[in-house]
Amino acid sequence: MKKGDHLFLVDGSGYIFRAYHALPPLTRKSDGLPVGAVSGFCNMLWKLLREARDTSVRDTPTHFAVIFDYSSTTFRKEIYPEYKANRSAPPEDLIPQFGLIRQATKAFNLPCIEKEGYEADDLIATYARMAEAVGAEVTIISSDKDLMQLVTPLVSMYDSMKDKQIGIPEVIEKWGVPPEKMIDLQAMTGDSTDNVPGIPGIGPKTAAQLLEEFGDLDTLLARAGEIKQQKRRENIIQYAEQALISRQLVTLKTDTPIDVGLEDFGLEPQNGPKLVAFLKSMEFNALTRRAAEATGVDASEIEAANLKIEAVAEARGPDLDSAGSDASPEAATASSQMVVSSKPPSSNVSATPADLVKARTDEALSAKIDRSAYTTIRDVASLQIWIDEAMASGIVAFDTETTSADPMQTEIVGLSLATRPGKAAYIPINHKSRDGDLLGGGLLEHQIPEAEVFRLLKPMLEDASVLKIAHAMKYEWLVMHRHGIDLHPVDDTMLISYVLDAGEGHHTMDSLCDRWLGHKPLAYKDLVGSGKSSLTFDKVEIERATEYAAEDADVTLRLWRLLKPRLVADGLSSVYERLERPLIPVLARMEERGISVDRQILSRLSGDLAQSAAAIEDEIYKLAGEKINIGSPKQMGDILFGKMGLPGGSKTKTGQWSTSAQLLEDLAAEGHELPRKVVDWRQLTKLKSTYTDALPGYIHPDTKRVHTSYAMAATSTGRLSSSEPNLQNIPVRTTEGRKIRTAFIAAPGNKLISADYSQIELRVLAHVAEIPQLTQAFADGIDIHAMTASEMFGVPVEGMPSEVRRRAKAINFGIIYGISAFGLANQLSIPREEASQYIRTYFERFPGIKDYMEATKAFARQHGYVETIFGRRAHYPEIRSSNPQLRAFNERAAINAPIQGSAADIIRRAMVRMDAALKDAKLTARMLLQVHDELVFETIEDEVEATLPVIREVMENAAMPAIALSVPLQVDARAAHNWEAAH
DNA sequence: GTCCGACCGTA
DNA sequence: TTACGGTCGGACG
Repeated sequence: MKKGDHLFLVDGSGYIFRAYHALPPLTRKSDGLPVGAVSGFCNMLWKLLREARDTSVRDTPTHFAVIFDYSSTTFRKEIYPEYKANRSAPPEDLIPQFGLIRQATKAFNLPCIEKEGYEADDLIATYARMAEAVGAEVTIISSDKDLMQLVTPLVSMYDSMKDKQIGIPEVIEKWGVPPEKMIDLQAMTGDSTDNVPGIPGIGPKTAAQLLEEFGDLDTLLARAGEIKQQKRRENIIQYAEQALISRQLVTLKTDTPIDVGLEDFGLEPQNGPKLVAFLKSMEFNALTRRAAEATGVDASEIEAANLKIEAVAEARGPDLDSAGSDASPEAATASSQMVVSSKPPSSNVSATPADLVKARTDEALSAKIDRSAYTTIRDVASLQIWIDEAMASGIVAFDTETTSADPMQTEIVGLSLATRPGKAAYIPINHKSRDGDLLGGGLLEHQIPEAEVFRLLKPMLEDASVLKIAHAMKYEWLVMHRHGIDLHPVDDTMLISYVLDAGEGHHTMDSLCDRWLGHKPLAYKDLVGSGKSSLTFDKVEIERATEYAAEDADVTLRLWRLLKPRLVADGLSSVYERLERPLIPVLARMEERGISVDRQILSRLSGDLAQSAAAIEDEIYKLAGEKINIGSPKQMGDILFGKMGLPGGSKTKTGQWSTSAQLLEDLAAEGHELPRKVVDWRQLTKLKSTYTDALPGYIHPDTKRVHTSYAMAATSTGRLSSSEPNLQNIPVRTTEGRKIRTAFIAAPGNKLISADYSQIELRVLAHVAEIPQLTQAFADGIDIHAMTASEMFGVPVEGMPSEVRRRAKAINFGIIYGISAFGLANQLSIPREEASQYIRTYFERFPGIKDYMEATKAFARQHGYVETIFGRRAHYPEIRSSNPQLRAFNERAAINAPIQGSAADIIRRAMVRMDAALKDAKLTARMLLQVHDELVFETIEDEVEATLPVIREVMENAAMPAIALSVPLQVDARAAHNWEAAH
């Protein structure tokens, strides 16, 4: 090697862990072997080497090596036995990848370097200094701060994941000190992930400031007495020795004995067949193709390499010898080789996702939760230690404690973090004393100021390499967004559970904790009480709050470790990653925007309704002959069917007379006056109490808009639900009801756009059941209910009586709902035999429907769940019940779920894509509401015409490219000043 | 104060 | 005949 050469040193071990956490989990298709980190690693090497051939890129390597940790026992353990003693075993689905990445390195024809007793960092330091000594340039492919001490004018670092060069200025910018002072800085701050002690209370900021003032650690220790802050001075004096040990630990060895010299790192040409064989064995299809093209080999002629998984110890995380496993140092460091396709013999090394899930399930149940082990963070330095640990580990579970369940109204009281199972802390921020004056208690002491907490947390919360985990992340996201934080990337244990187990009970943290961890966490109610005497969380004692809040973060992290691998094992990763996780920020922003509701219109309507209802009330009292509570079905039933002796139809299951609208309508049709009045009265009072009177109470005091809350994990089918207020059941069917919608208005200068799918569920049915007449009718754009009627009854579409079409329409809906003769008879008010005959006729005309329904039932019976076209599952654990009614109910639901659920998935896909599509088109339209098959937007008037086609385009193509539907999707979109007119 | 059933608004 | 959430009355404590 000589001056002008350029050596690339890849921190292979560092890369593995970072890639594992930062990249989406990926498994080999054929057998589920986890290969996410291998994939990231190969792509990175490919990119680095491709640029090496590209002469237009300046910084190209002439020499190249990939460096790995060898084992966990290094010379540092002799200096300080506790070094890295806090490391837990690596994730099980990472273990097989250690060996694979080494094989990948060899497949790329690159030197693969490791040395017993030394860490990769020491080898990198040694090689970097050697190359520098002969005047060559060095690029270290890593973002590890431990390597930053090596940076010089000739040595720089490159963060391949963020595509960021790290030179001297970047080090100074990030740490406040030049590279040569990094060792002293690390010696002072310590490193919680490696268990390097440092000096308590000294974080990077303080350390940089002290180094600025005193020059170096030795001088600082010598002149520590000059430090003004008492606590800091005491700590530095008391822990001086510890700082010196820490310095030894963090100082990289530049004289590591080496077996391979720089001259052997010269970049060799690719061995095309060898590389392609490896990539093929990993089933990295895109990269295989690229590699074959670039090296000029025919991939189809090359057989996939016959891979073996070597058990390899990695000092970075896997402390295999202390993990209590049977992986002895010998087994770990030598090459106890296992063929991938066979089960690993009596080993806890998980080769398949199922093994991993099994291991994690056992782990979750056996590990006990100890609330007394949690920490309360009351000062900036301690907080920084936790943040550093989160940054280093790349994973953190968190939970906010707030004053309200409504993220739009709430104040943050505190925040908890968990970095490892059992390791969690609570940061009290706004706890108040309970016995305050009338204004409420004052802020308690020893809490870090809110602004400071957010300032410190923000970089971590927004760091692309740190995964933030919460239970019900949308709430956290929204609270954080309102504090100016763009939380990402995220995982949500509630949504993971929902994807895995929709239909198997609720997905609250308490129920999951009980189910999976066999543990009952502290109940919120026990802290704050209930009812009138309940407190807001800011009045909870900090000690109690710590136990509760930290436990939530701890439990969230434990649940994540258990549930996340199940996504891979069950083949549900894409449902989670495409339909659930990306919807979190989309829905959060919709909730945050809210919609404008006109108070005056509602108030006027309320008055009108009150008047009309009062008039009807008087007439009802007259007809009934006494004053009763009309709103009481019990009292109304007694009057109608007891006192007045009308023919009562059915009784409810509690033995009361049924007074359903349907039944009263039937009585009215027979000429009875009172039932008609009751039906009218009910409609008016329903509109008044549920809508005109309740909605104004939801207008936000600051935004003056109404902010609903969408539940992402509430339904068994994949639909959303809306509450507080429910904006998915605003009246539309009756003239009176529709007036409510006129109160939903666009902001001044804006319009509302309503875009809804036409007959989406019937279209989905036509697709999944493959019904030629239906697909043809949708392709031709003809009236689907009329076509159905025509097929069934032999009546031509032209001049069809409306009653005939109405019946066909009811049957079509009935099919989607898992039709029964009883239900159809009820709906159409016809005898059950007649309904039965309709259904028989329908199935004769559309035999594919019958086949589809039978096949769906059989699938559900066999598997206990059904699937949408995108693979979302809905579970029906009671479908094999011996109770015929219960079983039949589950069968109908199972028939409905793939149809309703596929439609729900389609609109979810549209929503996930919508913001980017509008942005690309440079439009300002914003999504406000979702009503199952409808999206409501708000946009400035001038952009309406340009916006409509963009919305339609996204919605109509939402199934693509995952699914090419056999029917077109049709979207009707209109703009107006209010929702009624736009719909 | 809390729970449940009846009823009814939406897709 | 599918999927939801809100309001009310009434019974329970």
